[in-house]
Amino acid sequence: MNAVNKDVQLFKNHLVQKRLKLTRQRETILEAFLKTDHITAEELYRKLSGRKQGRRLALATIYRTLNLLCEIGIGQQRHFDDNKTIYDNVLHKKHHDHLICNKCDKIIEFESPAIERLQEEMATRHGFTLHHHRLELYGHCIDWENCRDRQRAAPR
Amino acid sequence: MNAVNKDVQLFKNHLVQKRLKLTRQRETILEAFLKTDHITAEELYRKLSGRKQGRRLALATIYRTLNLLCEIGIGQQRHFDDNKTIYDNVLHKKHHDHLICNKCDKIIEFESPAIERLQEEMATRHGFTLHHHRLELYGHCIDWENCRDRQRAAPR
DNA sequence: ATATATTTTGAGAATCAGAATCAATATCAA
DNA sequence: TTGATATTGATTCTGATTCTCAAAATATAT
Repeated sequence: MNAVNKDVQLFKNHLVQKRLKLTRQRETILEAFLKTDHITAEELYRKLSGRKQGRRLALATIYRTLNLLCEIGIGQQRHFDDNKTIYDNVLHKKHHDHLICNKCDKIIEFESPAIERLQEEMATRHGFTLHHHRLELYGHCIDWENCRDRQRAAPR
Repeated sequence: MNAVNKDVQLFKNHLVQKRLKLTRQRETILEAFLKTDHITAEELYRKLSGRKQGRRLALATIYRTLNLLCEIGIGQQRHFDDNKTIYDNVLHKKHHDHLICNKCDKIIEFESPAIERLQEEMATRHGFTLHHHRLELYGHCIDWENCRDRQRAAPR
């Protein structure tokens, strides 16, 4: 059993636990989601609508399933500068923050224990107990080899 | 001429520069905005709609003027966890990040050169040139004296 | 001050991502 | 196979914000 199948199994177990049903749509969406790193509902919809089989998924089903994945902990919603929710496949990731290229929309994940420490210190200094945080760094790739094309929808 | 009048003057100069007109509505909105620290369009609308004078401002005008203030640099849009745009009166502020109480919606501003330095370092390490960033710390006030009531609209 | 050109306003329609509704369909356990 | 329950797709709805456009206001030239 390879890694992906293991993940699918994990998902199925969750469904059983929650008394939810395993449907063709959920399998399709999960499978596609696991192959990506970050994706929007719209992008996933376009990707799955194109398939020959003629199996059309409703956008609403994509949203529902993606949100289900988030409940289960396989995905996490992100809200970067554009106003579309990006679903982050966090199945094999630990906590991380993001570096986003404004030119090509590349998303790089990083972690910085040093920054986290300073954040905690800041919170404490102001009498706060921290629940979560959001750190996003926006800029652009210096290295043009990897920053040529806009990956998401082009702006008008 | 006190500080606020000076700010109003600054605004008027900007209008002249941009060949825009000084209207009663713009004055009203500016004046109210300058008295706040952070506010949403909706909140400002409610605040200004309640006045006796019977002068009703359209919500659209609030949005337009608030956005104008942002263009001029007097305000800045923020997007925290709820999906309403918060307009930050930054007239006499320098760059800062935010600490937000999930319980009472209090917003505390802070700056941390140490964190900024680490962010730059992170960006460089990944071959990025930074344009801007977003750092928001969410949690709750420990000190209950100052964290009693929800300030913004209560969640349903 | 008056006319004229230009901008702004208010009211409501449009937009857009995402959630809700609901009848028809699919899944699953007995 | 049945029947209870969950899910789907199609569509409508929502809520924040922007857009449209005729009417009103402001600035500028006379």
